[in-house]
Amino acid sequence: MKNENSNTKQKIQQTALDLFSKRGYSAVSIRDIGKIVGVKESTIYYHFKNKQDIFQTLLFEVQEITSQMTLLFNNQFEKTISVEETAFIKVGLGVLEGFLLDKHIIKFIRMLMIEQHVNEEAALLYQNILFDTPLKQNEKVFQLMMDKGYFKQDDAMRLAVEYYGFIYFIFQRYFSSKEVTAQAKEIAKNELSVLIKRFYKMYSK
Amino acid sequence: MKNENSNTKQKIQQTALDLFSKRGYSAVSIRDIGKIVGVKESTIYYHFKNKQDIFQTLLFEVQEITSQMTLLFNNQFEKTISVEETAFIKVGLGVLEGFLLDKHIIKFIRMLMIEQHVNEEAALLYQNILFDTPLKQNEKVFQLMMDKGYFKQDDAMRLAVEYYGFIYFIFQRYFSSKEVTAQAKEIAKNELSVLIKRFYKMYSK
DNA sequence: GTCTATAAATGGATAGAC
DNA sequence: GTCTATCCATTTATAGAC
Repeated sequence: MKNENSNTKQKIQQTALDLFSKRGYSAVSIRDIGKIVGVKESTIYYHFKNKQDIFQTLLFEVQEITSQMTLLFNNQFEKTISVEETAFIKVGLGVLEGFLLDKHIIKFIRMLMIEQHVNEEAALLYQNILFDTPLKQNEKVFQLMMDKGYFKQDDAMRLAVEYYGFIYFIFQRYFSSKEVTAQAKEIAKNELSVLIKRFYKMYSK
Repeated sequence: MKNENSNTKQKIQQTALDLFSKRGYSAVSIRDIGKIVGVKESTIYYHFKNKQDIFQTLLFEVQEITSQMTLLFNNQFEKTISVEETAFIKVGLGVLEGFLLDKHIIKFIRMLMIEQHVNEEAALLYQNILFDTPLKQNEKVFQLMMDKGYFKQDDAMRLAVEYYGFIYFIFQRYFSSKEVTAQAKEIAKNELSVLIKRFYKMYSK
């Protein structure tokens, strides 16, 4: 294929993400990636400067995803906030299912989970995508809920930690290394529902 | 050194744990370990069958630690349970500081955190040491607290998930890759105190 | 844009001397 | 129990043909 707009580069990136998230950066060789994509190593070096360059490109993609999420959230959150318990639970389950367990995003998360111990930049991104950003977003939500009188006055950030803490814990417990099956999802969602329900009963007016 | 009871084997094990927990198994070479211990590769092969054998020995050590913790817990927990809020908080902080953040144990945890994605046995041990065992132990505690009338009647396992979920979340947030400094410990302990206090107020009689 | 060929380094592992 | 020497496989990376 002598196509300048070939999607080989994209395929390499995708495959690298897939393998890095399963085995970790250092256990994946350029040949491994090439074999799956169906090209020789030298082709990979045509598209990327070196192995680290592939990784850096993926880290850049994480940053973009995080920014997009924040933007989307900021533009939409006032509209979607609801007072009702069922809707409130749905939002929490949505974070788990629509974000953390998204087929693409979970690969980034797992890659960062492994590489945070080796790579400073990965550590910062992990902190950002899994703690700082969601906590800040939840803080905003709870502050708004209080301002609108739906929730009792309290420390919004504390509520955020408590609420998002549940989601993170369930996510780690059921999916830190296990496959995301429909069955596991059901168990996790049920468990999370119980926790969110209690939370809602406690803090809503 | 022609000492049959030399501690070289122990040093190799310790160094391997240290490096595996920082870089992950596949990024550590036998030569890396040898350099730090101060012996040649061949010496390492005298003490261990191969690289995987070192890892397996460490996994075995994790199992032993977990069993010991459970035994210790079962023998002692009735005596140490207290009704008072301050004592209750102290126990929770103790789990964080005395177990999860223990200099030796945190290395095992980090190693498992990385290798769970690659190694099935590591995944099981991670689940066991970080979820199943502590949740079961906490369930026992809360059941006892209820039976003694200190806590309101409720689902003990649900309380365990809620309570231990906080501890796990704080642990991951502040120490998943960061160094365990006195400062970070203070922040984490303060944050956890707030969460446990609320928990206590909610469920104690 | 992709291939073949190959350089150069590194890693796991073993044989045999001391 | 530890060392030197060595083997062989794998890996990153590059040069140059097509």
